[in-house]
Amino acid sequence: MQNLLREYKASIFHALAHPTRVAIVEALRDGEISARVIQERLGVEQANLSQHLAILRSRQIVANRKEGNQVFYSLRNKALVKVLDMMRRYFQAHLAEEVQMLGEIEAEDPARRKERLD
Amino acid sequence: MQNLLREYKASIFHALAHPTRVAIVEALRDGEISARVIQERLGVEQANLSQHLAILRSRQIVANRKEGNQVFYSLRNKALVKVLDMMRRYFQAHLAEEVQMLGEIEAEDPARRKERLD
DNA sequence: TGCGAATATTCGAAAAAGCGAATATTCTTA
DNA sequence: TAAGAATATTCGCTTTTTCGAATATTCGCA
Repeated sequence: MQNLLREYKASIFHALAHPTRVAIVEALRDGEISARVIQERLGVEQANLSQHLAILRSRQIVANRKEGNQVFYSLRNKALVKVLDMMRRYFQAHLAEEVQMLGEIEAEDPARRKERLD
Repeated sequence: MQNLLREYKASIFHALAHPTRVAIVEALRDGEISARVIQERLGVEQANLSQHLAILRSRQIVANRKEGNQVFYSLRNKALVKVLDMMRRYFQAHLAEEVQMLGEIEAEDPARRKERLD
């Protein structure tokens, strides 16, 4: 059972372990949108987006609602948003550190940097 | 640039997207321990553990400190522990939902169920 | 110095993930 | 009912991941 839980956690991470899927989840942050809109926003192939959506669906990360011709996607669980928020802080902390290590930071507008991390 | 950030996020998720690596992070939650102890605790092959540790190292998720013959690993950021704890609750919620959907719940001792999920 | 313990790396094979092209399905509307 | 839009699925193919076996490295100690 301990194992089952770990496999579950890993499977959620796995579902998020692709830039396109990260982008999808971020696109859904502010509410549901149609697959078409997601596709346009991300600029990926239709089939490819559909495949990624299928993965997120299979992990129960997104819900889909059919309306006529279109399918609207949304995040299924607010807890996940909290997880993502927590990870966002993690990313900020580490990115700052790593970027600094690479010496690439050099007097950037802090407001813009923050925005980039959202 | 937005893309670069998404790739970074995905790479962190990816690093955590394996049950063994989740188990490693959990094993480190109370402080540093040696690779040997991790291996014993998880019951995996030595080479395999070392490979997983290399992945966590490369993503800067763990730090390692050499002391004589041994190497002690630790979490670079405790926030991950919170993330994992949150995911446990997330898991419980989903499991509860699914179990309920299957109608398999039927008066189980709540204390035992909670324990099983820890 | 040389042996043994702890850890890391390399290698080859098997499994899984990712992609675009083609095709299928489901609606809407003419 | 046929055309067309939106979405999903299937199919090969390539790339990546994962594993254990074998090997290398590093350190402490007899």
